[in-house]
Amino acid sequence: MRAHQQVLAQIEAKMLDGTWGLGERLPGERALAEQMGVSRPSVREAISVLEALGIVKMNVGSGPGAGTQIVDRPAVGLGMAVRMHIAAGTLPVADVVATRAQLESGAVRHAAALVADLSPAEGEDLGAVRAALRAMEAPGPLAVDEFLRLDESFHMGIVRLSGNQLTEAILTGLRSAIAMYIAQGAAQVPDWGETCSRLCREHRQIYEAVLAGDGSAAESLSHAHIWAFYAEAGLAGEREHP
Amino acid sequence: MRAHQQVLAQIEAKMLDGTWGLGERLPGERALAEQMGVSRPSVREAISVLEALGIVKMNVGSGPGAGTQIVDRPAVGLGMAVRMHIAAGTLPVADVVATRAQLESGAVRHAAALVADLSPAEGEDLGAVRAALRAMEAPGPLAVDEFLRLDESFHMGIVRLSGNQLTEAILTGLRSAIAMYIAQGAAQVPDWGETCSRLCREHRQIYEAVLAGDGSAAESLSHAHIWAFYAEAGLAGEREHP
DNA sequence: GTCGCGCTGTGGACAGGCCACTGCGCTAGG
DNA sequence: CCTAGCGCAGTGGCCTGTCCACAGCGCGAC
Repeated sequence: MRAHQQVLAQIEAKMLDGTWGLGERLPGERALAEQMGVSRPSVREAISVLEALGIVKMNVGSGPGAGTQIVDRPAVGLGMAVRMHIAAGTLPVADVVATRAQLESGAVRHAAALVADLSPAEGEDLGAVRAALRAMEAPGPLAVDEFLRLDESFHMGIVRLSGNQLTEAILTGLRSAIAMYIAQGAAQVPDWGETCSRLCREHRQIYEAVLAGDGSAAESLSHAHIWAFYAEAGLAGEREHP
Repeated sequence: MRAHQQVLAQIEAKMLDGTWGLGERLPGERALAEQMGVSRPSVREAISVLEALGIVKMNVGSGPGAGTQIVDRPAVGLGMAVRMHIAAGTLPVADVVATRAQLESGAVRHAAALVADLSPAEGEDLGAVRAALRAMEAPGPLAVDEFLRLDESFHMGIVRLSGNQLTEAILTGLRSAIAMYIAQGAAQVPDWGETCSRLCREHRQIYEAVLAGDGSAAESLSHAHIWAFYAEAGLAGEREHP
């Protein structure tokens, strides 16, 4: 096995057995290299991989917060991987769209089922959803990029309510991976003002369904909402469309 | 921006604009370093990240097949990311289970909708599914690891029929990430022989539903099948369970 | 008591070298 | 003329050594 892969395997093992936990600092690169019997560049390769995957964060300097810390940004790695594969040309954007629709509509259904008893943290998520919804419903037309920002708050807020961290991370990653395509697609919609207000109405309906605990309504509304937008933005494949 | 991230960005750009496509070879590390104005270790950091993400494959030697080639193994990166986050302790296995169930049941529904007209390549996938099914139904008890191997062929074969490469990659990645937990869970099932034959019957039902083009039946059967197994193996969270 | 400077530990990066591996082409032998 | 063997060149794999930028902390001067 190659040197940096050995380092990766050892770091994984140390995380698995609890030696290094979330938020803690890894030993310095020099120390790590000596411990694992490899050179510093090899350690750096391994840590670069971990950083790209969203496992660690590297900071220069000294004192608390410096060095390499174990963080938790699962969406970083997933988003990066998806974006790169789109760039490589083998992953159609339409597939990303279909996967998002499937995953998110399920998360919305689940969120509706859980909305009856929320923890305080989840209450905050719900508040963020409501805030995004109100900001979108404010009178006057919204710029595309402003709308997309609020749209993300709304959608991801509901997903967060479902409590599935992996689904949340994947959806965040997918969204970031195709953010460019979404922005392009939204920019070429014939009548943005009309589309925007329709999307807002649909958001309201989804929100109400979730709040009412009506999972299957929330699911189908969400499904239709996502597909309709992508179809209008020219990002949905023909074959995938249900 | 850091040196190796610049390299990543430039490589992504070159893939996006079609300069470097799938299957092609990147310039050598030394040449790449000179082109991009960075040192070779920085180039190696970037390429290591790409390799971990399943974008490229590095090979030593000379001639065709040597050097760094752009490949397409999306599942590699996704699986690695998920496995690492589980190791870091912030991603519950139950979340992986729930995400798998949601994604796969949707894929199965979609596969059923498409089964009427298959391309030759998809016909092969269907053949693989059938072969796995028959092997599982062979008389005599199957060892756990042998069953799991066939189980993977069966499930992933159907997913492949749905034609969504991202869903396929994510599911492959998830499966590899929790393979260890699945094996442990299966090993502690009270009566493996009984469980095994039940799983086989469920497989047969799913297969028949897909072949009949009955998407919603296939979906719900698949959903129940996945959850039942994980519950039995002690991997399903309480809260997620529908 | 407070301000400022330097020390120390951290990652960031580079240069240069050496090794292992692999395929191709040349050359010597049949 | 054909073939088997060897050497060469190009590739990644890895290491050593070095220097730089950055940030906090503590010591010392004021």
